[in-house]
Amino acid sequence: MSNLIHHQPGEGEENLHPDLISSVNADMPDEDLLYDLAELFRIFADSTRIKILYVLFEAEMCVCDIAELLGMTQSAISHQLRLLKQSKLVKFRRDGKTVYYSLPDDHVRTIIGMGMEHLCE
Amino acid sequence: MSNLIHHQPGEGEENLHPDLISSVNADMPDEDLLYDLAELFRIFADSTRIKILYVLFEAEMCVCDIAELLGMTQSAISHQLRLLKQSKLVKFRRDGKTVYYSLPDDHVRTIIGMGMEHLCE
DNA sequence: ATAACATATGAACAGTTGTTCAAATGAAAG
DNA sequence: CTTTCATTTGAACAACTGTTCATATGTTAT
Repeated sequence: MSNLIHHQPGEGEENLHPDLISSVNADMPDEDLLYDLAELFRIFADSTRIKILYVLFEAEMCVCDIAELLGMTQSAISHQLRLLKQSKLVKFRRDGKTVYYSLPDDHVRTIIGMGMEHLCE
Repeated sequence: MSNLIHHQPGEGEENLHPDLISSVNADMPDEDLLYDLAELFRIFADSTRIKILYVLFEAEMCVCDIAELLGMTQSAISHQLRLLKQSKLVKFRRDGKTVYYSLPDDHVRTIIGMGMEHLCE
């Protein structure tokens, strides 16, 4: 059912129902938050980054290992890890020359799982 | 703890642990599915589309209403609704000249909720 | 038929993105 | 110190994305 008083028979040009406008404006997050949310999903919107996350599901791993597993250059992986790092989707620790990356919590797994669920139904 | 036999003291250049390579390859979805997953997240990776989805949280709505609520042209909204439609994130019905869009299930709400949860913690 | 309205679509444009290449940084060992 | 290895970074480039504008499609009413 629509809450609109729009496009009903016998009526000319109408505006939206005022209550609906209020509801939408009340529930719509701030512009900045919406932008950040889009930016977060943009991180998941690349199959290379998703592959990196899938690899990290298995174990903590260093940059050159990820590169080797995915058959890509270490530079490309490092660039993508930077984005993942900035969005706090991976954490890292340094051990000598090597930097180990891993998943900070189960958030990533849950979000990717949601996406898979939508795709596979 | 790392499952790697890589970079251990006294060893030269090493490869990844074979068991780990097997695990990664076994759990990594097919290339096509990973691409589709990235494509799905790409749909959420734009604040205009997120706004449209938020508006549809409130009620079924036609294109010109969404355009008016968001202060954007009807053409821009229609282009974005096409992408949302293709990804089955919105459904629609025609009633005379008007096309009403709505959310098919709670999937969208859940996915956006997951994103918000990650942002706001 | 024509007119009016809602929506959809195609081309074009500026802005953004992912990879490559080359070079820089950081850390351990000789 | 210099060398070596792992990683990071910046510039450049092709590929892609979102909006605008103009136009087309589809529906209803006259």
